[in-house]
Amino acid sequence: MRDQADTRTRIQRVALELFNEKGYEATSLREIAEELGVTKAALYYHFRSKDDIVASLAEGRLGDIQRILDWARGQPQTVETRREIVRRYCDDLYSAHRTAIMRFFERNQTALRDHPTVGKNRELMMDLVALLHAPDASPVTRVKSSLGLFAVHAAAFLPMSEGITDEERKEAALEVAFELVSSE
Amino acid sequence: MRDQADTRTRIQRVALELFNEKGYEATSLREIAEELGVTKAALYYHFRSKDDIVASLAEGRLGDIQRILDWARGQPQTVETRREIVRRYCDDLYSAHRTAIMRFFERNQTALRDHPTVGKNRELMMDLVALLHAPDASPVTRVKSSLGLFAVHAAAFLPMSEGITDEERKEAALEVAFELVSSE
DNA sequence: GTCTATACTGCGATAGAC
DNA sequence: GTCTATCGCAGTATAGAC
Repeated sequence: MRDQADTRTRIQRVALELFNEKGYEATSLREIAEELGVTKAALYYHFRSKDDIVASLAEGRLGDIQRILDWARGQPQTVETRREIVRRYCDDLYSAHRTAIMRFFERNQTALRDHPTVGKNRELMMDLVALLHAPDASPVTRVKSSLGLFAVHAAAFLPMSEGITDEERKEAALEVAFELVSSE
Repeated sequence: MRDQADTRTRIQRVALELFNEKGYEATSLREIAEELGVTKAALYYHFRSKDDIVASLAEGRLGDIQRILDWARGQPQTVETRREIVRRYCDDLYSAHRTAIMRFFERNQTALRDHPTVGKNRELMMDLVALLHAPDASPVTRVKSSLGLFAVHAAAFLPMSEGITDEERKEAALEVAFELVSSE
């Protein structure tokens, strides 16, 4: 039991690392197995396919968004609630264990196009965006509030030349996002 | 001559279409050839490799950014100049023939990770971002101005549930971006 | 739970005829 | 300029021993 959980976790960790390093399609199961010092066949004991590894990686992330949705739906639709949505989304994003998985989805959208978890993710994101503006908001306001959420998203992966800390990125992103979701 | 140019162009068009539809790695030269009604070998007459097709696609896009850079470097570093940079960037992005190629680079970052044109693109983008804020700007201001350029970018590919027109996206993105590059 | 061995498929790329 | 034919390799996945 213990061994199984450990090996499964190790596979996930190494797979994610390699997916981010070289891209999803470009990473073969042979490479993952080699890095772990096992054989390809061993991977197939823990996961039914390469896609199944992705699905397992996505679980936590989907749970994050769902949790925010569940909370938000019990709140009044105010500017304060919208800001709190953004804050929670941002905190999830910058939590140590989510950054890598987020980058993976961010950078491999097309490769994962037909993967069921990606559709689910997209769906949840759109639900979340819908909560960031008044139901009768103008198109421009709707786009703006979407950009608020994506600013948080983007800031985490922005290529920046000089030494800017994660804290500074986060601060700037939140400032921008708060502004963008605050129109009445 | 005429035939050669035409076939080359047709290959580029079909390749880009399929790359966007299924992802770069997942699109084989066989599929591209089939779609065109020729064989794989024929492609190799026009392009030395799969990577070479990508390089040919990137040219116009790199030219766009370089053109903005060249112009901006002859201008005073004012807020007005920064806004004009954003405006030009936005116009390029929304021009009919660039949307597909932009989406391609946007969605296949990891797969194209080691491709030389991507490094070049990244480099030009960072040069452009550097022109969007004062040289002595604070880290938060630097992140914000980056987000301005990114907003224009993101708005073009934002998944939106309801019917929002390209014009509305563009308008909202420009409004946001202008605000973000306007701090003194 | 992990191994060896292997089946099968499709890839990018090349050689050489026409 | 496009073809047929083929090379060498790597991919995912499975069967069955231990």
